[in-house]
Amino acid sequence: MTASPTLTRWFDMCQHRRMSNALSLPVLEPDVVEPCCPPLTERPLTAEESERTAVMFKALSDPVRLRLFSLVASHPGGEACVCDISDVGVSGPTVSFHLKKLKQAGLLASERRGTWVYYRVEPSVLAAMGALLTSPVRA
Amino acid sequence: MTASPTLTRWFDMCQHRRMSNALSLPVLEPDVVEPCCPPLTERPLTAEESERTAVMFKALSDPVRLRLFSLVASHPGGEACVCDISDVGVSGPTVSFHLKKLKQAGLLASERRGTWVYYRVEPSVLAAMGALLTSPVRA
DNA sequence: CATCTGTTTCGATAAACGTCAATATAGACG
DNA sequence: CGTCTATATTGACGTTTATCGAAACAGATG
Repeated sequence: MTASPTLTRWFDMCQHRRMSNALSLPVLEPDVVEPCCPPLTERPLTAEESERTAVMFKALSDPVRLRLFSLVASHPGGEACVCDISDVGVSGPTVSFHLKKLKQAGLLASERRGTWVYYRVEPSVLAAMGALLTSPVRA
Repeated sequence: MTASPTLTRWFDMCQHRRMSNALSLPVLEPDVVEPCCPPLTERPLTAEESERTAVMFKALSDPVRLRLFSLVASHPGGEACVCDISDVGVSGPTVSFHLKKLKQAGLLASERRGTWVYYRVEPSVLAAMGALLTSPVRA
């Protein structure tokens, strides 16, 4: 499978670089990425924004995926091979299925090195989600 | 079902609330989820933690719910009546269904005042979710 | 009381989801 | 080459979800 249409559109809208001038830029700025949407408390999301944002939250809406994600995110070196994290109580194919979902949502990236496949967190997307949930000063 | 000892400890560590005014409420809001948990990048979530956390993310994993939530969260005064936010492209019953889900996840609270029902954001839960997504290892 | 308006619940349905067993692919190693 | 190991895909199956129309409920007002 190639990159999902959803993912591609997300990057188009959220990070205007890449498509236009990614050819010459090696994408080195990880965390100054502009979040795709303002905090949820700032203004109502448009229908389109909510569609896009829901994909990211949905990726973390499953217990197994949440565990896999935290296993990768907290792994020394910032990445983990599938063999390191596949002991979460479901079958191998199911682990693969969930990792694929996380990848399609843009939360993880994968790379094969020899026998093993390594997954690592896409830091900018995580930061963008965190920014969505920043709370106002009241409380 | 009552809170397990583990749950109670989490509850204590993460935020002290709800103990004082819980007695007047019967079991009307039983499935309120205690928000909690360390950043996803800090250490792997346990099975139990991931089950609990997934409920919160699942609440925001639907476009309509995300929109409803941002409509409430960004509404002047910090609350909105259903009539103010029900123009999101789905039927009335569906709006009610989604608001109920958000309430069950602990993200919204509701109160009837006369003819209208008002929903407001549960700020501590929002902050807890934001804390979960703090950026991965800044080295 | 009767009625109107706003909101929720109920019943049904189609779509999406999570899971596994079986199968396929990719690379390592003889 | 053949085989072994590590991941991924496929197909099937049961469960959950989002949605609506109809009906019920709650409160205001006549």
